[in-house]
Amino acid sequence: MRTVHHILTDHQLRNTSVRKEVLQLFLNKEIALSQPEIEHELDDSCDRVTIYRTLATFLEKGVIHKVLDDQGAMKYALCADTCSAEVHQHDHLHFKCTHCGTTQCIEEAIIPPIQLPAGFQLAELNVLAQGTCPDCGGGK
Amino acid sequence: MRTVHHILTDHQLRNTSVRKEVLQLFLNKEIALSQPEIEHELDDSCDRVTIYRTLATFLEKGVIHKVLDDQGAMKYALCADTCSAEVHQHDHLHFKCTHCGTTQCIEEAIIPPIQLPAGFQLAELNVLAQGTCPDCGGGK
DNA sequence: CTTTTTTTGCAACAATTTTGAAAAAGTCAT
DNA sequence: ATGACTTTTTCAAAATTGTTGCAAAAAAAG
Repeated sequence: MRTVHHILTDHQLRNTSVRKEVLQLFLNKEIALSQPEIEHELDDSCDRVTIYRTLATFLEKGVIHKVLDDQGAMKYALCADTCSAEVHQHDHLHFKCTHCGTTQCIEEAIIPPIQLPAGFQLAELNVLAQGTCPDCGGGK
Repeated sequence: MRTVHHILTDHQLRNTSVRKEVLQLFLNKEIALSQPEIEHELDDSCDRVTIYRTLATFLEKGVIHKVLDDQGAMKYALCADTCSAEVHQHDHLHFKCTHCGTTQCIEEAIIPPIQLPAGFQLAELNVLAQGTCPDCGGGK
């Protein structure tokens, strides 16, 4: 099982209270979060600047990855266990529900290889799918 | 041929100097631009606020579309001739070169249909491919 | 050329993100 | 555990980014 402590030490990060809180939030929520959302969830218990720097550190060390958003607000989500500062494996897509606004990683959806014109070297692919999620679409 | 004047009147927009300048920029550059980039390119000849409003108007009328970026700064690119305020056709992908930083629309690349888990209703799909473009990758 | 409507620019504001430096907390070797 | 050392957090301040209201300017229509 992936404990907060475990993940931090695995990525050569100190076990500080803020990092543990932020990381636990990602583990609990299982959705992509933006800085303002994290700040709100943590009940303003720590400084805004600290969250910015924590996210930057997590990004750098491969604990989280960026999730695109159509509103400009950058979001972040937990990486798989296999990710590190050097290696990233992110071929899954992100689904944003236009109704409830949450974004989640969909590992199940396979993204077929895309053929690019000659000369383009593909390094990373980000897919943002938008529509209604099961929670919001089922009731209608 | 698509002239600036033409495009504006086609979308029921007045032919003002700022709109013509901004639109001309998109036609010349053929890459996705952000508000700060536009402001800089226009040599601060017009107000920041005007650019924001111009982009908002263009978006609304279907002249340009949003292009996702991994840096949080929203970018915009010209729509196809067929787009209008009502109808949008955007199944192409965007390629951002990690070397030169430019983002361009790749109309040629076909995005295969993606199978989502049950319950997810897909409405829109945004694909951001990153890597090196022909201009930057060829020399290495 | 005059009237009407829309757009632009300015000023002020609000929100978001970044930077520098001192205080606080974590780590490690005694 | 204690102290020395390193990293992280916090606070204050600034730089960026995006919004709003209103008067002046510009475009379209007659």
